[in-house]
Amino acid sequence: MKLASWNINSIRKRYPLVVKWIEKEKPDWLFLQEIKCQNEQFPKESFESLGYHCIVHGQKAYNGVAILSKHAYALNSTKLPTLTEEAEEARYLEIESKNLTLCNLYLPNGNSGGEAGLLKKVKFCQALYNRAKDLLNEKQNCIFAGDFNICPNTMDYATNALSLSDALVRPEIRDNFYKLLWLGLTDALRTFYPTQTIYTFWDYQHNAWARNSGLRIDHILISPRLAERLQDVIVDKNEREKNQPSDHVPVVVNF
DNA sequence: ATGTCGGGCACAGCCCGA
Repeated sequence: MKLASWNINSIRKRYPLVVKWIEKEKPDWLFLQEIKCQNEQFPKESFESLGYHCIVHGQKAYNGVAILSKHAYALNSTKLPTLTEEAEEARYLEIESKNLTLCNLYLPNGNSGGEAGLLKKVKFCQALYNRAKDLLNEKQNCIFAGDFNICPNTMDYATNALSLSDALVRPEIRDNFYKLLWLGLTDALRTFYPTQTIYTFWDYQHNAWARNSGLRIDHILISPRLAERLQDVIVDKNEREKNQPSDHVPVVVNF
């Protein structure tokens, strides 16, 4: 099985790149974040003609998540069960497919809106923790993947790419990532590359790609029995070289 | 180095968010 996650920064702008990527990689599931459109604006036909179901949770202008699935599925939820506030922001999508619970997420960045903006991120993290805890207690095979907007470790961001007060690296934000690991989830990429410098995002500004001034903020966390069956994890940096690319690249897991 | 993008609004550049 192959599952991938990609913050696409507008699906309307980027769907030709996604179609090409799918034709090459043929994932069983592709999680998309920042589709930046309403459900009816999502280019479903492009993917349905390749044999994929499109499960879309969008909104106008910002955020928005979708899952492309090669397999039959059941929709579980378009929001985290314990997240009451911010339910109007399209940042979460959960399905069942092939006896897996697949959770696609796009965390708030946390750098805009002052204290309230940071609190929104913390609340999302807490609701994510609650959901992971429930699924793991049920012994359910599950995958939490998406744009976490968290650099877990110092090795996960380039020198000077972020200030120490940035919401992507603040200790109280990072803690939330570790809490998910302590629950029993595995950071798939780090099982194969424990100390390597690997980024999934390079800002459009300041020549970040050319200088390799990147961040690792897109993650795939998997439950224990799936971790035993991991085959490899790939970050497809080639996509950042394309014309008019997203600022994120796909992260791919095989198991 | 606010020197990049994408979308909204509304039809030209600003504004917001990342």
